Amino acid sequence: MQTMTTEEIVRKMAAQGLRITDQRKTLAGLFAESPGYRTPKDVYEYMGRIYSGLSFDTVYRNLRVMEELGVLEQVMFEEGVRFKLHCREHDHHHHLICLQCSKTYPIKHCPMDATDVPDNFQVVKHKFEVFGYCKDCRQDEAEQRSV
Amino acid sequence: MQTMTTEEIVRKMAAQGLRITDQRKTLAGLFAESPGYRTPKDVYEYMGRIYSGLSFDTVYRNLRVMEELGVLEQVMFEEGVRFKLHCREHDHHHHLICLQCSKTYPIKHCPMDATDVPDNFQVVKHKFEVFGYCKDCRQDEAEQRSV
DNA sequence: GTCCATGCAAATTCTTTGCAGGAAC
DNA sequence: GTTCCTGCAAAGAATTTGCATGGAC
Repeated sequence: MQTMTTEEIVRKMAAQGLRITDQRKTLAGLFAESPGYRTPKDVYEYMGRIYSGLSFDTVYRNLRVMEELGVLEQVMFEEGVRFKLHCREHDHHHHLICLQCSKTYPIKHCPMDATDVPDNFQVVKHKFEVFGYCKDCRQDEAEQRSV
Repeated sequence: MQTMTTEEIVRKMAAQGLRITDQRKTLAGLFAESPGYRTPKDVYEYMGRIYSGLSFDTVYRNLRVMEELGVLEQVMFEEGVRFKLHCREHDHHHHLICLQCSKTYPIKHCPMDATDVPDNFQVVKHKFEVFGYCKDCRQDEAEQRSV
């Protein structure tokens, strides 16, 4: 996989003039390890276990900063915003996303290759995501339900 | 195109036991005419021009009701939630969406056909959307910018 | 020592709910 | 007449901002 290491993330943040605090190091580590999308609340709870007296707005601010910096990417789900490590651009791909654990798996195929766009439409960007359950979260056919 | 008429929408709402108020008739008409996605605020402003003393929460409530009923569909954009007429299911397709006027154009091709999903991943749903500028909103190459 | 990051508090924005009067059926 | 719809107000939730202190450099 083409994920960044904690050190690479920290280095990238430092290169942009950000101060490397413990909290930011931990955040970098969290996302370097995270195989999927995380909600701000998720992240806050995780961080809260490590830092007592942590404030939500600081977590939020850091997520925003890391997003603006291009380290994280933000995606809107029905239930709200989520963050994950930004995939490298030179390797364009899409994702299978697990509805249970929100882990992601790359899809090499890009639908734009096979999409017939009328030439009077000027394409700017596209979004392709597949949702379901991964092998670990897979449910019995019987108890399976749509979301 | 396979959009519903105002009458069909009204009939569908009535069939579900909803009372047909002026406001709901207007809403039905608005979405029957709307070629694209609309924000709740959009809708509220439009309705507000017709009904003085209109309250935002009623608009919201009606959008929700119409969504639960299957008349509208809700989509999360980066900027927030939007609504549009629900496309008929028997004719599965995707959309080109104009970033300017938010008008939509159907894409027949469904990327799932060409996507190689590992068989230990249980697919539940997928999302494929293409954003850009339609022929009416198309911008000069010079002043064109990514969003 | 300087300037940024943090926590605290509060402001905004978005969305939802309770309630009483009025409208649809 | 009964039940649902509406507007008003207010509650919740999600997100953002101002400010003083402490920490990174």
